[in-house]
Amino acid sequence: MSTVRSPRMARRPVTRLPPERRHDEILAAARAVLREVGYERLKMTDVAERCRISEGLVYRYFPTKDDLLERVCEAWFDEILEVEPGIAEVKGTYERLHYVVRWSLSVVRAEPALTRYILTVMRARTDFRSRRLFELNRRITGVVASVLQEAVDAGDFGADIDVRLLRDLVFGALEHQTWAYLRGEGDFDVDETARGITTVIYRGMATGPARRSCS
Amino acid sequence: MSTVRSPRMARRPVTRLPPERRHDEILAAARAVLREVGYERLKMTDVAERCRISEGLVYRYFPTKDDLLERVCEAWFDEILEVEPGIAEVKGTYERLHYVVRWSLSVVRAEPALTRYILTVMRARTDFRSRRLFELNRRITGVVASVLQEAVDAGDFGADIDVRLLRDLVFGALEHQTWAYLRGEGDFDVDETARGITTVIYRGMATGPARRSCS
Amino acid sequence: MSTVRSPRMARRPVTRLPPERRHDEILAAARAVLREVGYERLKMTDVAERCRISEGLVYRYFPTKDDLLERVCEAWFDEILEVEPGIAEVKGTYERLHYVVRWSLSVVRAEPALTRYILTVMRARTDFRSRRLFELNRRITGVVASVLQEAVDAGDFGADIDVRLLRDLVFGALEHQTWAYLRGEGDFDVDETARGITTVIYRGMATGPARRSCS
Amino acid sequence: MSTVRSPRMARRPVTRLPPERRHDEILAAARAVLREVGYERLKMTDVAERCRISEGLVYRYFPTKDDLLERVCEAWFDEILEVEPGIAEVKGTYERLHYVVRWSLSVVRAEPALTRYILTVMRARTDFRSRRLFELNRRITGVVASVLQEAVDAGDFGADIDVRLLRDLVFGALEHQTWAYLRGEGDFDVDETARGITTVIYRGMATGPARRSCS
DNA sequence: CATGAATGAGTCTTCATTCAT
DNA sequence: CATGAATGAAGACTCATTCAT
Repeated sequence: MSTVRSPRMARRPVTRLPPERRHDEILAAARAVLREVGYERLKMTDVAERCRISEGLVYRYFPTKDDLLERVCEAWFDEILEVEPGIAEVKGTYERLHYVVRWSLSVVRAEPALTRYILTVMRARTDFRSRRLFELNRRITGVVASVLQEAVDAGDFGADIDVRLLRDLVFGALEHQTWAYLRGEGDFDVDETARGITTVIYRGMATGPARRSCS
Repeated sequence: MSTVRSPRMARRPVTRLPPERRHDEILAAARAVLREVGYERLKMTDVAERCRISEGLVYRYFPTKDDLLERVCEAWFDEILEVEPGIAEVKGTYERLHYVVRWSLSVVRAEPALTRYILTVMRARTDFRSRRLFELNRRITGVVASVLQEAVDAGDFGADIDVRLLRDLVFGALEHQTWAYLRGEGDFDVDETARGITTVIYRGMATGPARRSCS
Repeated sequence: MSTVRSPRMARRPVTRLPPERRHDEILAAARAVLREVGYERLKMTDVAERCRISEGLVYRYFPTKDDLLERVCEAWFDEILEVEPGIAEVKGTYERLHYVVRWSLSVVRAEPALTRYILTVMRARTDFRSRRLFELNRRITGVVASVLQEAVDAGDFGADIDVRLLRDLVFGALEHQTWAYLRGEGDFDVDETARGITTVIYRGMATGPARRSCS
Repeated sequence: MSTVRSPRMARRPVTRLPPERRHDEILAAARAVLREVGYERLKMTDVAERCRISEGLVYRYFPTKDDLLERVCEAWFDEILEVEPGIAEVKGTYERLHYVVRWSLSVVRAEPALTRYILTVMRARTDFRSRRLFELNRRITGVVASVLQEAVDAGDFGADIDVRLLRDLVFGALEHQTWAYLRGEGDFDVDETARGITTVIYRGMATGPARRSCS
């Protein structure tokens, strides 16, 4: 009951940082660890060690391990959306589609561990749909969806096409094409894969005889 | 399930079983537990309890927990392939495609926990490709792939189509369409979903003006 | 309360206060927190937050958590003794006894958390008797004891009565009657309880046939 | 995710015990540790060490620390009730009352740490009333209560006496008289204390001029 | 004087795996 | 063969207290 604690002995030299900064550092460290060992073996200790910080401090910023990892993903998604690419300047349905598919693939390519974490752990959570991460994810897939919608609106794709389904098709293919990579079984070529997916979708959906013939 | 039965319980009567039989019983028990609690909470104790067997005996048959779970998946895949459906009797590219998509969906629908386990844990393993499970998985997706190949061969689909990519498209869409279900967020309609996926693929790929117009 | 405020919050403006004032403010805050969450969950952070002060400053005034809590109790006791009631004006053994029992009960009623803290934590300390708190407690129970002593002196209670024992009887009964309340299991009526205890004691102790018959 | 664990190295010689036996041993060890260090500093490790057992095994028998300690108390209460004393053979209200008070005091005297634990921690629990321990406690205080009730029924105590209140008086006094001891501040004499309490109660309650005059 | 970031020693708890009987 | 008691290595999380700024 008496909760008095004995004082500390020697201690490593303490480095003080403004909270904002520390917060981001922990986030970065967690991301790095996640990248290196994968989420299955990520330990809070490792994250702390990474920033040369005590475990307790990590908990000061992030209440639980799950929360930390979720924040890592959110930060990554925020980053992705921030660097929102120059889609505005790309013209033509095929090119626009190709652009966003390529963009999505390069995101995966850049962070396989995070992708894998989201694909396996986060997405499997029962409350996934109610989290900010889900919303962010929507925003990302939404970029692709809106390109598809434009294609329908412009009459390039059949008017009766279910855009949601088409979007799932794109991302499903994207996932399948990258799983080997996510598993660490070798690389994939962003350009080539993007070209492949785009072509199939485009050829499949495009109306009229004017279908662009692709490589 | 996880009710750690206090060790004060009466000793269960020893039942001797032929090895083959016991092996299968354990497999069945593990599968049942996996189905009920999900792999995150599956404990070896629970599996043992399920067949009214000691933990030690489980280890006599399966060296580790991971191994056991892998065998469970293999057994499931074997079963799926055994019950190989009457695809032979279905005629017409569209119908054949619809048939195998529907079949795949019903497999997922019947065993969400196993599907989820494979999609998240097994598939993420770095040595996935070298395992029998990978091979079995290929055989399953191969059923779909061969239907697609036939369509190309028959000239129903464009000759320049990448069948592997198309297969990934199908399974990717399938996964995306079922994740909510796998997460436990509600059901999906096998027929409707199969129809949707098939239609998009078929419409997208079919050559000539003779494209079947679908509901 | 325990909402560990994330360290990202804006820095609070520094307010300088005369030491005496700050000391009392911290005491008041600790008392408030104790009242709200109970001692098991009282955290130094919460106390600091309460007076919009840093943890470090709390430690400038009180060396340890235990010390702080002890001071809180002392301050409370001081307060109780200060507000020493108009016992002087009450006449008659029964009435005087009733008066002090009622007074004691209302003290408990007003501060269940503090009472509970003293009854459980403080009183259990091995060095309790050597603390000022013990002395203060004596002074409080002493008020009752002196009323009892007067009764003996006045011949209203038997001359051979052990006043200390009687005092323990009174406070023991008081404690037992209030535990449910202290545990948070519902209220008790100060008047009724006081009447009950007083009556039993009085009837039990009063000499002669002239015993007051009570409600 | 992969949950395979590496095998153990050297290990201390394992001692196997029938569960019933082990269960009791842990209970006894916990009780001993409680006695020695007090509940505030009782650690599961210590309990395990005491029986030369791993911590994990303790958890096999008792799901949590709180549960273990509660079982310790229950076992103690069971024991107390089992050794139910020869009250049946004692005659006369005063003697019977003295007998049970003495019995209660010797229980406290024998296990100060447990008494203290119950008085402080257990009793303060909000769900105390719904636990078996509460029921057992009732049974114990009930022994005293029934002696008091008999006294009322026999006309030895006034018919208008509130037996529940009287019981609280007895136990309250008992608690107050023993707190110093529980705190470890010195011993108390069971006989003398029992005599004192009994006398006050008896003298206070007994009807008629025939009141037994006591030492 | 004030701040609050930083520390780190605990504690509890879980469970795959082993091995004495 | 069978049992299930026993192990022990992790790992998550808490919070009183310190001290650089």
